Amino acid sequence: MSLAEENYLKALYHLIFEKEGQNEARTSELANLLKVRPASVNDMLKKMKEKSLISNEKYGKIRLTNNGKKIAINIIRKHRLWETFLYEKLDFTWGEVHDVAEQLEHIKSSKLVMKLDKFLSYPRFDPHGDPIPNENGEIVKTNRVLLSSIKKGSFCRVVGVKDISSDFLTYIDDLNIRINSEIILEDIQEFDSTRLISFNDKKNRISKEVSESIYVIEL
Amino acid sequence: MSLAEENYLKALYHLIFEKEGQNEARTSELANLLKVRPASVNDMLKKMKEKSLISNEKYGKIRLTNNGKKIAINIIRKHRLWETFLYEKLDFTWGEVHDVAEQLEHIKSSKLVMKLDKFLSYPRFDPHGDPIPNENGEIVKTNRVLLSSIKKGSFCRVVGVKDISSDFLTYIDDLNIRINSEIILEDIQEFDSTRLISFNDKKNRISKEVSESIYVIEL
DNA sequence: TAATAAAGTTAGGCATACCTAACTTATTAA
DNA sequence: TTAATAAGTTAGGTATGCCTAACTTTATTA
Repeated sequence: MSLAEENYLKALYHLIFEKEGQNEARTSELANLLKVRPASVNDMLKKMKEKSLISNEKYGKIRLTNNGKKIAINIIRKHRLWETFLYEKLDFTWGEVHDVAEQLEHIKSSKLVMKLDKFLSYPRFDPHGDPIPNENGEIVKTNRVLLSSIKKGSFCRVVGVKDISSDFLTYIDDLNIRINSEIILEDIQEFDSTRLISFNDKKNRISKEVSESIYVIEL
Repeated sequence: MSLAEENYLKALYHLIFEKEGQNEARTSELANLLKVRPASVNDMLKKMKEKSLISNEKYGKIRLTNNGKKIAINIIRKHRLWETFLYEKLDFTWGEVHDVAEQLEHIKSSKLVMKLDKFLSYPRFDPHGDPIPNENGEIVKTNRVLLSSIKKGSFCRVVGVKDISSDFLTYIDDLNIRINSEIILEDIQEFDSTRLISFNDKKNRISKEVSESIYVIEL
């Protein structure tokens, strides 16, 4: 399995299984996500189809086979374990872990994954609150929702973020919003959907966009 | 810097600076070490020369430039830090660490190297007793010698191994020989140079070959 | 429904890093 | 000192994974 193929599998997994209202992917979406041209995607899809990693028909939508899905989940498992390692053990910030984990996820050694998992005490979520698949590829389902969907007056706990870009994470870090922050949604502005939130006895105003990138569970 | 180039640089460093009685490398040696054909080595050397990583003349010997050497040492630093991590933190055996470190050494993140070094408390030797270059590429010089060069009756401490193959390491592991084992060289057989050694009140016989793969310092 | 726009495909090319086969230079041995 | 062997080089080829440009199919909308 080449590095490129692994990246295609991972991208396909994200598009197919982690985007609501969608359970297949398209050539152009993949091209976008992987920052390559649609023609390149086509080349690769042909190879992956021959290896039975995906299924698709000409001009049609792309699906992962069971085998392709299994491999994708394993890469995501490695990615999230490494992120946890970088964050928990090496004191990386949550904005820094992703790019390095993008490299580390491709290291081939099942013993390494096993040992790393143990070393980290079998973590179930990565630093962004995303679930870490277990050895069998099983992923815990959470009832997390976006902060933007929460009603005025609700009390909730931050359990993850949707946007893992360094920019976004630094921004909400500055607002002191972390995993496990407990927030009261005080008010929602009528005209621009700005949220007034309070936690630790401090009040803050966050935009609609920010509230759409933070996962919470209601308490 | 591509993965292949990094491997060439590392191989060149080992040939040029870690083989006694030699301070340059040859095409065929490189081909041997990297398990590729001499023609392939030639292709790559051409590219590396253009990048001023090496210097060589047609049909001549190969040297590393200062820049090439610096990069090679950095890769070796990463390799040995990762080996130490795998051994100390993840409970890999010393025979298992090398192959995984061969992959990990190519991860590109200076912050990662820095943090890893700190996490491991700035180790100076890897699990095989090889020195870990510091951030500036400086390598501690030790006065270690091969066990085969030690005189009968001497008392010495194992500080490293020359052969890091899993086979060899498993073999001497079974003999309970470890880094820091303290050994008395009781006797050397005349006709086959077999060594009779004792440590922890146990006596063992080891071949000339084994004694040529173990580094010690005399006490 | 026909025209236009968007999405997807194909053909042909490029760089990397390998290869084999043929050839050249250097080394060794007769 | 020449002949044989070993080492190194060159030319031409391959697979991977990208690319552009031209073309085809599908989707949109006038």
